[in-house]
This record gives sequence, C-alpha cells and structure tokens, in this order.
Amino acid sequence: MKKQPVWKEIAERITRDIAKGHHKAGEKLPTEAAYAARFGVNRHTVRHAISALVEEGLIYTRRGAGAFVASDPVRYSVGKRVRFHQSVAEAGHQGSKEFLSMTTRPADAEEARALGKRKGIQVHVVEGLARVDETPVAHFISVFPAARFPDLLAHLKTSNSITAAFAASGVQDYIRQATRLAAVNANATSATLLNLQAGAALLRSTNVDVDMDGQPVEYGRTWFSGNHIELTIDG
Amino acid sequence: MKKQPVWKEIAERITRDIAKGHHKAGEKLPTEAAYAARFGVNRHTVRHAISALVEEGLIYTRRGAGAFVASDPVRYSVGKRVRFHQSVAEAGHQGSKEFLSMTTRPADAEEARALGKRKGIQVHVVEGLARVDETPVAHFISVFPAARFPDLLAHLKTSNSITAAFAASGVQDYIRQATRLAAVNANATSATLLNLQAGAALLRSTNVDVDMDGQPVEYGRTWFSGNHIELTIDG
DNA sequence: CTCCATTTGTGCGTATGTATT
DNA sequence: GAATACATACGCACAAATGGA
Repeated sequence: MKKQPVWKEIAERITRDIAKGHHKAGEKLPTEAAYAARFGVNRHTVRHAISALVEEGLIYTRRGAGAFVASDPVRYSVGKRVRFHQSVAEAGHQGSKEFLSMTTRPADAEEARALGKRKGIQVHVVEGLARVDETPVAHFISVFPAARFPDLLAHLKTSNSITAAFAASGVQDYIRQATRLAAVNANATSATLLNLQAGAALLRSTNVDVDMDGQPVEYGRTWFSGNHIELTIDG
Repeated sequence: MKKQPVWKEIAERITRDIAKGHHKAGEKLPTEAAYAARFGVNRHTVRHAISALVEEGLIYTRRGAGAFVASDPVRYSVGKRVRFHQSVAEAGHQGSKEFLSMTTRPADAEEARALGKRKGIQVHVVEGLARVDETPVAHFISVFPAARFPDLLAHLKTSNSITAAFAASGVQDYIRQATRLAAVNANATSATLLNLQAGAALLRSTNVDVDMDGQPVEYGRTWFSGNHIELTIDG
C-alpha cells in the first residue's frame, strides 16, 4: 500500500462511509470534533479532508450548522446494475443517458464567466453519465442560469431531455458556440464513474450553447473516456 | 467595502499582480515565506490563498520548487486549412517547429491504409516537436508516400515547412480530410519530449490531408500536451 | 555523485470570530 | 442568551521534493 497523507486517508474513509449508505443525501455528517476524536487526529486534519470533499462536490458545509452530504451518493456506487435508461441511437450503438444529480446552487467564477453572468447567481447544475452498450463513456456536468429557467429541473425529470426541457421553458432553438477540447487526467470522481483508474486520459469538451438572441443558456463540460471514444471532425 | 478574510484579500492581491503582468506565465512567484513577511501574516494564511488560486487554475505549485504562474492554454483551431503556426500566432504566441528525424522506410499496415496504399510501399517519415514560447507543446509524426514526393525530405531540410515542401513537389494546395481526436496517456517517448510526467494526459490528433484531386498526401499524428493546448472547433 | 540549503506539504496545538440551533 | 459548530488565523515542527554547490 502506498503511503499517503492522513487527511487523504480520512477523506477516503468518509467517502466510503457515504458510498456504503451510512450517511444519506442531505443528512448531517458527524462534527469535525467528532471525526478528530474518532480518527485520533487534530481537527485541522479533518478540516483538510472535508475541504477536499467539498471541492469534489460530494459534501457541503454550513457554518454553525455542520457538514452535509451533497448529492445522490449513487454516483459512488458505480458498477451496480443500471435501472433507468432511455435509449437513443448513436453511431449504430445502443446509447443511454442518465442524470445522476440535479441541484441548484450559486455559480462559481468559471461558470459565471461562461454564462456571461456575475459570480454567485443561482444556477441549476445537472450531472450525468452517458453509456454506449452499457459501458459508461462520458461524464457530463451542465450549468443553466436558474433565473431564466425556474422550472428546468422539473421538466428535465419528466422528459429526460435537455432539448425538451428548453422547449418547455420557451427556448425553441439553440446553437453551440465554439467547442473547446483538451486532454486531462481523470480525477477520483470521473475515474469512478467511468470505471477507469485515477489518472487515465480523458478528453474534456467544453461548450457554451446560446439561444437565437445570442444569450448563453447552457455551459456544459463533458469528460469522454479516452479508451472508448474518438471524436471525428469532418472537414 | 464588505469585510472579507485575510487569505482572500491576499489571493486577490496576487491575482491582480499576475493580471498586471508583474509575474509572467511560467515564472516563479515569491515564496510563501516572502509573501507572509510582505503581508505580515502567517504562512498558513498565505497557503490558504495560494491553495485557492491553484484550485482556480491560475497558478500551480511544485513541492520543493515553488509556485508558478500557469500559462493560458493555447487554442488551436481545427478546421480545413488552419495551420499550427497561424493558430498560435493569432493567440499572440511565438511558435516554432523542429524536425527531430527524417527517414524513409516501408509503411506499416496502419500508415498504408491511411494513405490508401499497399503495405510496404516506401514512405518518408518525419518526426518533430512544436513549441510555443519555447515550451514544447506537441510531438508529431507525419508520413508521406515517397514515390509521389521523391525530394520531399530535401525540401523540408531547407524550408522547414511542410507547406513549402509540398509546393516544391507540385502540390499547390491540400486540405484536411478528417481529424480524429482521442485522449491517451503519455508514453515514455512523448513524456520526455514534452517535458511531462509519464502518464500525463495527451490529446492525440490523427489526420489525413489530401490534395485537390482527393489523393492522400500526408498521414499525420500529433500528440498535444493536455496542459498547454486546447483545441477549438468552430461552429 | 553526495551534501545541503531552500521551498512546499503535512500535522499538531491554540485562540478567536461568526453563524446556526 | 447559551451552547454548538464551522471559519479564520497564529505559531511550531518536521517530512518530502527540488535544485545547486
């Protein structure tokens, strides 16, 4: 076993506890002091671990209240049988898309910039997984301005289609601005979701979609598994 | 002015310093100790600020070495006619290309298929390195049918330009047929050439260029450093 | 090559501020 | 208001990686 920092060990321990269902979505986690006592470490060390998990998006904290499990922990139990899939035809394969979580929260600096808004505005965040022939091939996170689309998440839950949800919100058509591509190493979250080793090469696609008036309506990032996907650009 | 944490104040101060050009891309920032002394705070407070900037992607740190300004990824447009130099020039960077080796040998199966020829025909193979602002960002291997371009390598040696060498061989214009993109982990060769760790994420671009009659004239593979290059697809 | 000063990373201890319950 | 719990900030010590002598 490779040696690793205490804080990381604790972060993984908490992650496992959540994955095992010891703490459900929205539930309060033990206090920092309690964790410090349980693991026999300083409270700062626990804070470092918690901070990393907050950054990952697994949990969130509220000063004076506590730390809470952020999203549906189904994300961390990949490998189990998929229950919901809606099939779409893609390149002759059987494709499916699954939404893993839908939340509404303040936009971070990058998201706000991409949408042409100020940091801190409320945004809907939809995270999901795309499969081809049951193999997970892409992990996506889409961000939408909440003020413009108050009922987007409700529509998404019923339709499972972003295009349909947009239509129900009054956006009849939208186009993709330039798409940016980069290669990145998989972080723990993406690696788990895509059934890859941490550090595997991923193709990251970043895009902003705008409506016919040029207003940004979606900021999307997709991580494609390098092993399973090859993008072709016609030209 | 709303009161805000000291670490955030420092993070914004460093951000402004970088924005103002006091620290250029790739340059080393002052040490944590130096910042602590300058701002009259504890080193942990500086670390908190730096940690936030690393998370933002503005800077990166190397244990034992220091903190450095992250360079903006160079955006390389993919399309019919765009050339590497043109792209980096538009992005305001200085591009250079270096040929590492030129050989003539029989084509392997993959190369022959891409060029629409039989395996074993003679091909010129050119391997090289592309730099932006002196930083190696891409490693490329191009394959050309030798029968069609007997003097290509000689022309390349004098002109250092594939376009010019083609022109000297009677190909006035050529276009990119298709580009395929994938993410792969760096092998030892690419990692060394690009100054990366083995396993770093690379964006591999595979392309076939054809002349105006549709005849394949070049089969190229390029490995872009994921850290330094971002491909942009227009439209 | 080894040695060593430098620099970031980890961890502990303590104190105080601020928001929630 | 009181108790609780996360947030900020200081200080000290040592580990680990870097880079130059």
